[in-house]
Amino acid sequence: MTTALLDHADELFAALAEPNRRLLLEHLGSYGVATATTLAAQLPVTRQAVTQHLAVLESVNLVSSARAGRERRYTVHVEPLTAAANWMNQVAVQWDSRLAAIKALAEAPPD
Amino acid sequence: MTTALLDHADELFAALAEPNRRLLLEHLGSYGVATATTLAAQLPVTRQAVTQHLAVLESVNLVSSARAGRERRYTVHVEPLTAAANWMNQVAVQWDSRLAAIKALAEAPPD
DNA sequence: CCGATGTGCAACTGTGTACTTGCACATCGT
DNA sequence: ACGATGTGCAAGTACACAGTTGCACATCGG
Repeated sequence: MTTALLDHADELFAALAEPNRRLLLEHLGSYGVATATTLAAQLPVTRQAVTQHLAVLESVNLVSSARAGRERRYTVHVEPLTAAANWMNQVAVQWDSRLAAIKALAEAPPD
Repeated sequence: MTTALLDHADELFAALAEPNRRLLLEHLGSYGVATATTLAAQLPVTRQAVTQHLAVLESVNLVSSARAGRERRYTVHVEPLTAAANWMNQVAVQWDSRLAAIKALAEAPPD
């Protein structure tokens, strides 16, 4: 039930696990809008690699894209990120209370 | 600078990307303490697979372990999770404000 | 119209990893 | 002491993925 908030947890975390992808997100966040070619200039990899990374990010809704003439413009989205953050906090709180309960039991005064 | 809060972001997100590992974390969270063999009984994989997963989780400080006689007991930790959640929220806020600024510029009344 | 720029598709390579099996070693209870 | 239980190490397999190269196609500017 704890994963209910996050339907694509696997893919989302996997997407965020890639350093270059996080870099792309940061660059995209500061540019607002950018193309694969532009972003590729900032990274030590090929444009194709960037395109594939952007496809992954788009598949988990971290970015969206639209063609504008001969170029494709990418934009960043914050919702999946805040959703994941909320899930983490929720799970953390659950663990905390559970562990606190266990600890309380362990430290209960021996009647 | 945005990744300053999270020094092992790659490994942490990669650790969380594995469904079985998240399952392990949840079970561990509800048990409080458990052994690899016990946890393996709840998952459709071998004890060895569970052990390897636990090693990954331990390497990013999501769990810790200690030997007790002939068995090894694992416990869950919340700190890395809350740290990651904080990082996400921070990045999300940055993007939000940046995008708001860009949008404001775009919608500025044409003097 | 033509070169330049940007994109998309496809195949190939290398590396990482999830999971398995097999076995040796340590520890518990009787 | 001895069987049972739990752990640790090692090698092997199958698959996913990051990154590359090569080329064809579309679109812009002069």
